[in-house]
Amino acid sequence: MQEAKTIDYNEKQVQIIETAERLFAAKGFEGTSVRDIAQEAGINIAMISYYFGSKEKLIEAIFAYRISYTRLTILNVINDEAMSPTEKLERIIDSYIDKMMKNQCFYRLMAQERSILEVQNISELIYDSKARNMEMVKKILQEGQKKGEFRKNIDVALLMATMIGTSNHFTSSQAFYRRYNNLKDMSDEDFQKYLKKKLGTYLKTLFKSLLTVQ
Amino acid sequence: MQEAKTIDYNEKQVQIIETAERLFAAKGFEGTSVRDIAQEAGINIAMISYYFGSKEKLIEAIFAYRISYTRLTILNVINDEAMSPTEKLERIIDSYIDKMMKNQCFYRLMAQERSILEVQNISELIYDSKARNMEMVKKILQEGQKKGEFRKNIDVALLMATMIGTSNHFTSSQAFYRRYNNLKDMSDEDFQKYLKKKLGTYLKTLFKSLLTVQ
DNA sequence: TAATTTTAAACAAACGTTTAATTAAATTTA
DNA sequence: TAAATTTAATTAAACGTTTGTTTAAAATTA
Repeated sequence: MQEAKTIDYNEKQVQIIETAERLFAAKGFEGTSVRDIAQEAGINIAMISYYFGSKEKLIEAIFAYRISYTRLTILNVINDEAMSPTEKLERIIDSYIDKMMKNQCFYRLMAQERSILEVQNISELIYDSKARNMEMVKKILQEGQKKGEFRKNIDVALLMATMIGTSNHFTSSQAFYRRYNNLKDMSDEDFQKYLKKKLGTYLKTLFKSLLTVQ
Repeated sequence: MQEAKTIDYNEKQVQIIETAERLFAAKGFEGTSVRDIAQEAGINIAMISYYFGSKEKLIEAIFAYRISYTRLTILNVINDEAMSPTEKLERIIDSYIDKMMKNQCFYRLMAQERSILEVQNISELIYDSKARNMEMVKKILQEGQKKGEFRKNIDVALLMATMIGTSNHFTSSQAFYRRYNNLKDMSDEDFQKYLKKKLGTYLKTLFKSLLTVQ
């Protein structure tokens, strides 16, 4: 048995993690049994305890697994002298949307955990990652304000809530959106591309009109 | 036993509904047992089946109960000739935030159901309520565009996603916000007021800068 | 051979629901 | 009004399943 925090998972472990992630996202953590996971992943039930210790530790492993490789991208952007603050923010929006659309299951799972109050271990993981992202966006905002590009009195947490909240809500209710706008003839792939484009353009417009000094 | 759709619930039924709502919000639907609910509400387990038929039908009753009385407010606003489109939108923002802050448990529950894919009966309920709200906001937008007050090419669904998504994310991560901004000395009541004020001001600024024609 | 992985079976605990008996309330009858 | 009857509400106990986890043996790999 391996420690949940270790990020070196073997093939079988990754297979379990990704299957569990998909099922948890679709039916919720408590709504998914370890037997569901075992069957879907084509492994024996005991393997879950064997590799992860428990169902609880499995979901912690999922979060550690996804968060650890979600982190990097912002770091490169922030110190790029050639980019304006506006461009940096646009890059962050793009990369956030990209990650979210590619990992819809995981973001669904995060939204579930966020809405449930009684989760301790995972909250800690999310807190750190969130605080780190927040600090970086804050720096970009301050840089823009210093250059007279952005208006002042902007709450970073609210700005982040807009980016994350709008994106999450929009993708979570994509079934609604598709039905409401009669887009059922579009292929799944095209629809995803359509959502991504639409959301990206919108958020950039939104940020620009909110932040720009008139 | 009464039909779940009926809105005439007696005292005891309301007590069960409100207890269940609170527990579902805190621990999730599958994470809450009927025994939890019975104990917390101070009733016998069998009363849940007796009054609602099943745990599944109980959560449907919660949604019917809350949605039925959440509806009204927008209707009065839309046909008020004395209000400008901008004022109407501001009123909608205020009344949405007010409802959400007063019924945080229910909104938490809605967010949970939204993130879980496999819920049919409830999705239908939400769809109707959502489509209705969307149509009304659409009308206000069109009125504002006609009067030259609002810019064109605004997707109503995305605008709603911003209002709902930002609000939900912000309140869902209020624990984070409190910790991040060192506000733990503030009383719970004051903190809620603070959040409400902050969110309202922000969303109005956001809407105004996005919609206003420059 | 020794260590690791995989298996089927078993575990007790918890689950949602139902039962059948009892109490309380409402209605009807005298 | 009082008693009798019917309906509704409440209870503790039991139901069969399903739950997450463990076991000890078998198979595989090193």
